[in-house]
Amino acid sequence: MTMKPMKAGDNAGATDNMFVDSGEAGDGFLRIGEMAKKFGVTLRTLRFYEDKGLLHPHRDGSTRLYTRRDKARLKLILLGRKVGFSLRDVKQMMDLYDPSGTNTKQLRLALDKSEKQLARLQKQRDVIEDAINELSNSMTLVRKMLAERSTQTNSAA
Amino acid sequence: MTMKPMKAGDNAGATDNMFVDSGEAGDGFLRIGEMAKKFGVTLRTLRFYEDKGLLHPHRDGSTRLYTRRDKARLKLILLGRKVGFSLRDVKQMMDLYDPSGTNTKQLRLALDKSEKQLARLQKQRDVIEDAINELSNSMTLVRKMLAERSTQTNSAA
DNA sequence: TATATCATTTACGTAAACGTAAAAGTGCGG
DNA sequence: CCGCACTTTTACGTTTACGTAAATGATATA
Repeated sequence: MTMKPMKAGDNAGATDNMFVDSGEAGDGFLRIGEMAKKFGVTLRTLRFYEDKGLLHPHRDGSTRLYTRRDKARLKLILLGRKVGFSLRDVKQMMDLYDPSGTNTKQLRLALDKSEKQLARLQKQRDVIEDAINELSNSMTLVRKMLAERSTQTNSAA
Repeated sequence: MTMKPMKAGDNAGATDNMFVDSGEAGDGFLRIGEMAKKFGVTLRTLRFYEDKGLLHPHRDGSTRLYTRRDKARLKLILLGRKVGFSLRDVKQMMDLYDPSGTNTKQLRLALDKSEKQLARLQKQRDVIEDAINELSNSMTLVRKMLAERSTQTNSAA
């Protein structure tokens, strides 16, 4: 018993910050089902991420074993997706991670991509606000039209 | 002079309002290329909309001729898409249009769908704002990390 | 051993709105 | 008659992030 068995109960909180991996290994190997539950994703998702080269769990025979590093990586992936990065982007950034260096290049790339993504998000927000406004206008108009109809003819069901 | 001939120069401005079709026919038949240019869509798009039952241009032999009604419909389609309706939704609403009635049902459906869509849009906006915030935070952190690295080691290119 | 649960791989399906050839017909100016 | 611009139809391709079988293997428990 070098470590506590890790009862599998800590949530995938957004405590950690993006692009920040801790490195180092512990024990708490998780199997795919536990991993999925822990992070609220499906098994399919985990296999898919692996297939795309975003995760590299160990293997016990054919069974996947997820380590502490994998958890960190998955956390990053999910955060990345939350802010709108594609998996390709996430991978590109993660692939630059080097536990032995300062990761300056990785950070620069991340920052660069982030700036662009931020711009995209802001544009999206504007578009949506536009849509909200136009839709609201239309709704007001439709309500008026309906009001006319109900005063003129009958008071339908 | 009941109406001005409408010289075919009016842009696809957002002047008209959603769900409001004028009906009635004029002259200015447009061919697909002109129609496309006028509304800033591709030929493929127009054919696609037709294929989906959203447009029903006349035909001169095999050549499509778009009338005033088609223009109105296209305007609605584009507005619908702008506010985030699917083409299926748009079609469903348009299919209820009856030039001879009060269109109460159409308006009710439109209003109903609009309310739901408005809710979706607002949710989306919130999600995006969230993303913007988290991304901004990460960026700040990364900038700090980069700053440390540049003060400690070299002043890279 | 039988059953149940979890796991594996392979691979096609999904959604939306078109893009993009491919191959051919139509009409007009020169 | 030529060539060019415009149009037609058909039909597969694109994108992203998985969903959803299907068939089989491994482990654990009763």
